[in-house]
Amino acid sequence: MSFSNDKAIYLQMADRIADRILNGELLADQRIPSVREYAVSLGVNANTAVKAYDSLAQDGIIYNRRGLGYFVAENAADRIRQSRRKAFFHDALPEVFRQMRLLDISITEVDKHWADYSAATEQQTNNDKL
Amino acid sequence: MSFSNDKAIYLQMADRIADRILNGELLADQRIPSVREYAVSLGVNANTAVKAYDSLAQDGIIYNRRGLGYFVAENAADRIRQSRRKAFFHDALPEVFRQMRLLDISITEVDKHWADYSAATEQQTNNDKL
Amino acid sequence: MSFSNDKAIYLQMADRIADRILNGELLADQRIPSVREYAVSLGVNANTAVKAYDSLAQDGIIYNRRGLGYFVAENAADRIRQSRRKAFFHDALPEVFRQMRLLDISITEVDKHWADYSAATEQQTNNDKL
Amino acid sequence: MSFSNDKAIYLQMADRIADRILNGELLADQRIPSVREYAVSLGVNANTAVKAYDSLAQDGIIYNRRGLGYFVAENAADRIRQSRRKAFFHDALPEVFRQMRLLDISITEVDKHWADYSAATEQQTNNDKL
DNA sequence: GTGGTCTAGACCACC
DNA sequence: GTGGTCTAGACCACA
Repeated sequence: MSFSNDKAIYLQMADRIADRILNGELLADQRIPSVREYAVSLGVNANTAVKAYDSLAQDGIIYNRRGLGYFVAENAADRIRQSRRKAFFHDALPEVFRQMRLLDISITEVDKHWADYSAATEQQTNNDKL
Repeated sequence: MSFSNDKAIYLQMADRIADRILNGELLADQRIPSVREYAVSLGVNANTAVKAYDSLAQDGIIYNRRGLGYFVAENAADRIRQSRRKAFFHDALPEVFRQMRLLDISITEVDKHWADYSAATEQQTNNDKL
Repeated sequence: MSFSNDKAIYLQMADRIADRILNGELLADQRIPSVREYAVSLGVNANTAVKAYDSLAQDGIIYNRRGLGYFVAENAADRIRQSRRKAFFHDALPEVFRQMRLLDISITEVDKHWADYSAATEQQTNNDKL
Repeated sequence: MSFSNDKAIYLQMADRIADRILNGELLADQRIPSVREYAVSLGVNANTAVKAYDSLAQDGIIYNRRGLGYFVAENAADRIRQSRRKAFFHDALPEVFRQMRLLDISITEVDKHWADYSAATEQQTNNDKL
């Protein structure tokens, strides 16, 4: 699991944390890995991990307890969900629709891909459970 | 018509040219604005326009005729469509689906937004015709 | 027969004239095509053809008789041969040798290609005679 | 070590890097000088060095690690060798042969020059070792 | 420290 | 007129 080139690494790191909060892997008031741990686990400079946690803290998604580390905020999942939904419907979807127009891609084609995706992830989820 | 902050200006300029090729405004072997024209028309430094055309030329979307200017390549529209479709189905759509999963957004909700978007742009197109 | 992009068109035009002098197609004191003829025959701006003839005249390879056109100079072939040989042994060959070193290409391999080339052009020459 | 006039400086800079990769001075995943270092070491503006690295990156010969600098790509040497060999046998050699024909230069004469060149560079290599 | 972008202005060869 | 290159200097985000 590596990083994309077209987005700041620290933002990608923050996104991954947020993802894990969203899908329930990390619960409210649960401690998340220390800056150092997280940095080495991803082969990244410590300053970069600091910046990632900083940005999450700034958004009220995690909070710091001095000497103990960072913890998931009470309403973290809700905050993330809210801001992501806004980004999704405000930015991502309109751009996707614009491309569909330009590229002559029908909504039914997208629906079909969604079905495929759903089936695949469903499968994946089941495998994970075993 | 100005520029977004989260992408290099020269890339946005290139994208606009590509968009105009895709939707048929610019046809194969048609001359596109000179570097300087395009630069001043967008209130940008000439070097920035140079970089935009450079990137398009590198992708085989436009070509240069010495002393005459840049022209749309024969298969430009196809090239663009192909690379964009790949990006769409390979990158954009999977990410959209991933967000839908994380955010509990159903495909029917997306379909509805598409209907709204279609109606709106339909309207727009009709207005343009008047 | 079109033009390469990495050399000025007028120089390529001049080279073609020189080639035809070298291989005996154009003889001393023979008239060469008018600037206009040459320009339209190659689909090129007249000024460009003017520049090509200018550069040849500057090198003493052709001369102008007012109202009559351009003619091949007396010692044109010799001049061309001399300057080309210098360029060949001074510039082209050393660079070729340098690339051979870097690319691990042996002289015997080049010899083989020469044999192929000779056979092919021999054939070509015979066909031309028929 | 300065620059030739008949080729863009940034391309000559790129060529030098490529040469050093070809002859093994720069190995895969090795860091190359920073843009600014390379620029000042050659007495050139930083933007020119940027352009040189840009062109190498576009060809997949070097890659960027954010904040760290440029590194030699895994298969860089092969890529360079392949594209140069193609240029050599496709473009350079045929042109050399054409000139040999026009100028009545025999292959044995070229072979002799190669022997001289080989002896000279051999000598050079030995000197370098001392 | 790294590269990336952008501006302003200049000079050039070419068509 | 066209694009191509180069310089000088600036600001920025990123690691």
